[in-house]
Amino acid sequence: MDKGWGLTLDSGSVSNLFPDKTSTSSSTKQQQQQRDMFQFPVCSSSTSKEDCHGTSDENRRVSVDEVDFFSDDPVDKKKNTALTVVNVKEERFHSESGLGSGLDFNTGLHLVTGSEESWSFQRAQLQVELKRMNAENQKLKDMVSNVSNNYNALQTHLATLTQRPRNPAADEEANTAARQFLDLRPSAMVETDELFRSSSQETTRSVEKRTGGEESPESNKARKLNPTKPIDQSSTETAATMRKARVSVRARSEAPTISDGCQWRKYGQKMAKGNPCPRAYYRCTMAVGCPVRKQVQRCAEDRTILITTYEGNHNHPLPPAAMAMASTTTAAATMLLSGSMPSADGIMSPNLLARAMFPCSSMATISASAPFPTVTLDLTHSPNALQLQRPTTQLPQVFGQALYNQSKFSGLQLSQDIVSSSQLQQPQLADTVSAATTAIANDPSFTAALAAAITSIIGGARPNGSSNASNNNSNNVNTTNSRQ
DNA sequence: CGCGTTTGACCCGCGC
DNA sequence: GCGCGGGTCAAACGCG
Repeated sequence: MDKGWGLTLDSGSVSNLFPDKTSTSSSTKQQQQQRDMFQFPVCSSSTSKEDCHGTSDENRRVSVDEVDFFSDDPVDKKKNTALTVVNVKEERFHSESGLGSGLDFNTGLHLVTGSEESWSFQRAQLQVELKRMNAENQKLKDMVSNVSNNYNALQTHLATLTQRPRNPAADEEANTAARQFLDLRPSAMVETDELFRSSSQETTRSVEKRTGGEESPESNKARKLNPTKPIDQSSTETAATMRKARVSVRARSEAPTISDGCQWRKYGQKMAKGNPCPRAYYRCTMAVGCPVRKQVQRCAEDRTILITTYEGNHNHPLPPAAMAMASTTTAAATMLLSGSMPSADGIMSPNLLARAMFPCSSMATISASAPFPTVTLDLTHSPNALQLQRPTTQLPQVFGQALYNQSKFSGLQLSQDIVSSSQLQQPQLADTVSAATTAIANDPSFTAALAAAITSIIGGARPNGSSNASNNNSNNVNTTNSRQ
């Protein structure tokens, strides 16, 4: 009889590993003892045959100290039994029976075969599983490393921005291309809620009119007639360098507008040059004085595509539904601004940041050619996902949640958390999954879209693309020019 | 009657 | 300076 190495699982662990087989309330004491003494060979490739077969009368008892599973599914647990056991404690013990033992992975029951064939089978099985697990671990390490690098780059960049005093003179030396993205007041770096406010007198009037108390039409008219008079600090900035940041979302929709959770009021409509479809102008009405506006227009080339361009920052909290969309635009705008910031390392490429924040990178692009720096999120190529016959089209909320679940407000507003204190947090996988779960639960028709979205965020490093066959094609690079 | 939409007029920036 | 195009205003209108 062989006196080989054995693996003994604690009863508790066994119960966890095979709840469907071993964890019964009516288990007898004998069964308990059996579970306590699960044994099977655990010879590794580094273990000599002599050790395996035991030249001494010693067996090695290996108890499971900690078991960590990726899944709560008992089936998955069973699959990963030998793979996810970590911190295995080993101890020598003397075999009393001298019988070899085996663990049947199919049944989870203790095998007392003592046969060489049984042990060899178990060895081979374990080795295969071990190799698979190592490969999987390597993938996960790569993913974590990738995400960590992106996060560190962003954090470093933000730290540089917040520590570096804003100097108008220095700004003058900045790259002119980067200037197109600048929408900051030289001395007001921390006033992040102002980041996206337009310096144009027109917008300033609108903001002031709505937020700074009542203003008579007469005074407004007088102001219009006297455009050279500075309205406020922002209007003193040179118009050439102060641009309004925008986030454009392209999505397929039969509806006249997408449902982004906010309340809007239409205040104008115009025919834009080069597009037979009119452009509609909306203003946020969720709070008095909210300066956020959006433009909605169908794509001239493909009228099933609805282009929604957001501009401004909300001055009020938003419901979760609005938060999601707003978070997306905020993340995109963050990308825009971060990319524009001169740093110790020079100008950081906006599209590099786009790739950092959108791991799959193909869904977000930044245009520097437009008068307004514009981030475009193209969601039009997700297969069948967004071509919905619905009264309104909702966007995959996981984009925003995953990218910017820290935002307290939304729209294009950047919370001070994100800019001034370098607290841009790494997207939490749990949040992403949670958001996806919620969205799927609310609307099963979005399963495909959300799957693609989630995969694009958390599965960018997946080499075989097994679960996201369409993902890489679901979002296209688009360079937009907000002026048509 | 209140609210939202429509629509023509107006303002402004930009290019020529 | 002029014209063009984008953007906004506000009176008129429609709807519940």
